[in-house]
Amino acid sequence: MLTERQLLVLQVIIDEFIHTAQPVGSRSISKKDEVTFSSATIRNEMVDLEEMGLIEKTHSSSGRVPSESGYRFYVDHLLSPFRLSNKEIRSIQETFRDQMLEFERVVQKSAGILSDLTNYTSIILGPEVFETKLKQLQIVPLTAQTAVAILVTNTGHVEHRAFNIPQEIEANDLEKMVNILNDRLHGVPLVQLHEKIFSEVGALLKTHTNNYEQAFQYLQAALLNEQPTKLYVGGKTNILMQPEFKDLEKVRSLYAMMEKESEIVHLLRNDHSGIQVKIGHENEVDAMQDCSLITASYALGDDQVGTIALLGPTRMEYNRVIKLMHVLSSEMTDTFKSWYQNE
Amino acid sequence: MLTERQLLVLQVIIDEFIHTAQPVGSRSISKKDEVTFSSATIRNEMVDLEEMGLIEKTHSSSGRVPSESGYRFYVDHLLSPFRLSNKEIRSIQETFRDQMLEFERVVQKSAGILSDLTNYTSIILGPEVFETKLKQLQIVPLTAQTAVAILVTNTGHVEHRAFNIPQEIEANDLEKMVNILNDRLHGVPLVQLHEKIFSEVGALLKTHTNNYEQAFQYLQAALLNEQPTKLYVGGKTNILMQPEFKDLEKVRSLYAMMEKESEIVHLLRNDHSGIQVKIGHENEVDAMQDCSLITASYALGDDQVGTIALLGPTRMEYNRVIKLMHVLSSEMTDTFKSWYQNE
DNA sequence: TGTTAGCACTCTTATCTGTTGAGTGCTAAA
DNA sequence: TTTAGCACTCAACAGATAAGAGTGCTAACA
Repeated sequence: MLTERQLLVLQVIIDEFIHTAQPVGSRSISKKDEVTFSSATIRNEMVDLEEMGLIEKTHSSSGRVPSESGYRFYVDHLLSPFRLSNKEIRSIQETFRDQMLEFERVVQKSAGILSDLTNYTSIILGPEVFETKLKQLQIVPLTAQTAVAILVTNTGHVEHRAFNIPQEIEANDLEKMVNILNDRLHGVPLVQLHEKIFSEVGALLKTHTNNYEQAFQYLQAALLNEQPTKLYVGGKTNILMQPEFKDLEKVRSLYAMMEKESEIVHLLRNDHSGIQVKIGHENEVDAMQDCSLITASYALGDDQVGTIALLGPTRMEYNRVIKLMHVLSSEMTDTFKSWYQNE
Repeated sequence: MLTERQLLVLQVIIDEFIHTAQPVGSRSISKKDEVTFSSATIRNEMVDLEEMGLIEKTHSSSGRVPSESGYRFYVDHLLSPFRLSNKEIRSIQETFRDQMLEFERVVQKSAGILSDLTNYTSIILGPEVFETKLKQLQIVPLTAQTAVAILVTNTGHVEHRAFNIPQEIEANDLEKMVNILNDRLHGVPLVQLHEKIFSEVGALLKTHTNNYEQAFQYLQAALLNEQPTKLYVGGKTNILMQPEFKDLEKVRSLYAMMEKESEIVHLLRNDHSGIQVKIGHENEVDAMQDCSLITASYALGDDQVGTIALLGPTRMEYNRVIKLMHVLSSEMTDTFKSWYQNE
């Protein structure tokens, strides 16, 4: 168990290191107002803190640096409540003030403001598609041989894909088909679309249209091979500003990791409903061993949940950042809620 | 005027430097097969080349490095025709083999393949919107208060925007309005849309719908404040691999520049129809003084022209890259052409 | 007259050395 | 239990030295 004084020393070390990125010496601690005892006393306490694994030396006569367990302890027990400045609050409110009615817009803006306010890299995950429902399907002919298929969901999301109309199919057939599909599939969650089409609509289509197989195959290719959950990233280059990344090799491997979207998605999915902090090696990925990842979730409608995340060095302004994520995730949730309350 | 031998020496120096990124000494030149004379002779020639400003020393006893004028001369007079490897040709062909019918897809893929094959950063500019024409307008209601407006162009491009339906407007009116707009505006170039609406359609709308002003205002807000030309970037992080950018400060300023989209657009617009090479200071932007920018144009339909560009260090594999850009721009042009030939 | 061998010279790079200063750990006194 | 004091450690910096790559110049050669 830690004494009051040890807690204080640990707190000062971490706070200081977070701001300066330099090892903290006993003397500089003793100069703080809230510290009343001498540097020698602090040195003794530091030996104890080091034995407990909460702080480390970079070399035998250096000041102390928080260890990963140190940060973990800090996040779990020492986090002082943080007040955002008026300016910060205002800039968030302004972002959400103007009417945004598409999911993508909201998320894009949120990622932007989050990375701007923190100088870290923000990543936002769209909700899992489970609950996104089909609103309408539409075919717009472009030329004699080509057309665009457009799919609108209840979240205001628009998916589109141009495709070739095979010679054998008449525009007429296509239109009929779309009418049937719209009639039968309205409100069907996207994930069930595939299955539903085969089980319920297939037979019906077959009887009403010629060349059903082929036309349908094309339509399907056009619309259903959608990418999985989309990723929105903000402030990718902010990482370059952090002194811990003056080593290009680290930057490279981090960027390389961020290219692998599927890995990121897997990494971020936050099933806990609150805010989650993963420090250094708690992230299993190699390239992130010097990073912390903070995730929070937002709600879209009743069941759909997405994740907002922030990637920075382990030396992160945890209290400020956590507060920000809190505010942002609830702003997002509120915005989305307002879309559905009187649907 | 340069002698044959000086040309050879210059060629070898630049070729060598492009591959090793190290200053080239007289001895290493003399060891080349195609060089039959001694290092002392080469030294004499190098003095002359240096006087002409084509090569430079990094310090008083170093090997030589091409100067910007050296590269310029090289590009203008010494470029050996380059044969792409089968592998490269195949990977380009494969990219263009599968049916791609949307402008965005083609461009995205092209940017990807270009940066992958070169390890530089590729930037592709969409065509100026002058000639993109409206194909169809569509409104899909989401809830009682909201709807998505969708605009499809003849290039298969789909623009969409969700908006609030003001209380006073009936769905009925909105539908009528869209019908009128579709009827009257089909085939109108997007840039003229604004003007056309006011001059020709406004009056008509007014007589047929209630609350014309307001409904229209909303629709307009939803669709017409489109972003200008869009930018597609590939291989942004390739820059980190280049030895000339081991200095983080350079990387930062380059990335900072790339964020300013409008500047990039202005920089890239290539009105010359061929391939254009801008070396180092020929690019007026500060952050690009160590970079070369190669631009080529592609055609979309009859008049519309876009630009593909490649950004790398001045020490660039000019012959390979230029060949690649050539192939790619004509692949793109061909692809687009096939959309229009029997429209 | 053009070419080349030879040599002195220059400058970078790496390694080693000594110095400085920040910071620690330990001891002994308060 | 706390603190002052002191010896010790180590990183960072500045010279010093040596090795190596490469040049410019000169004089001899074809």
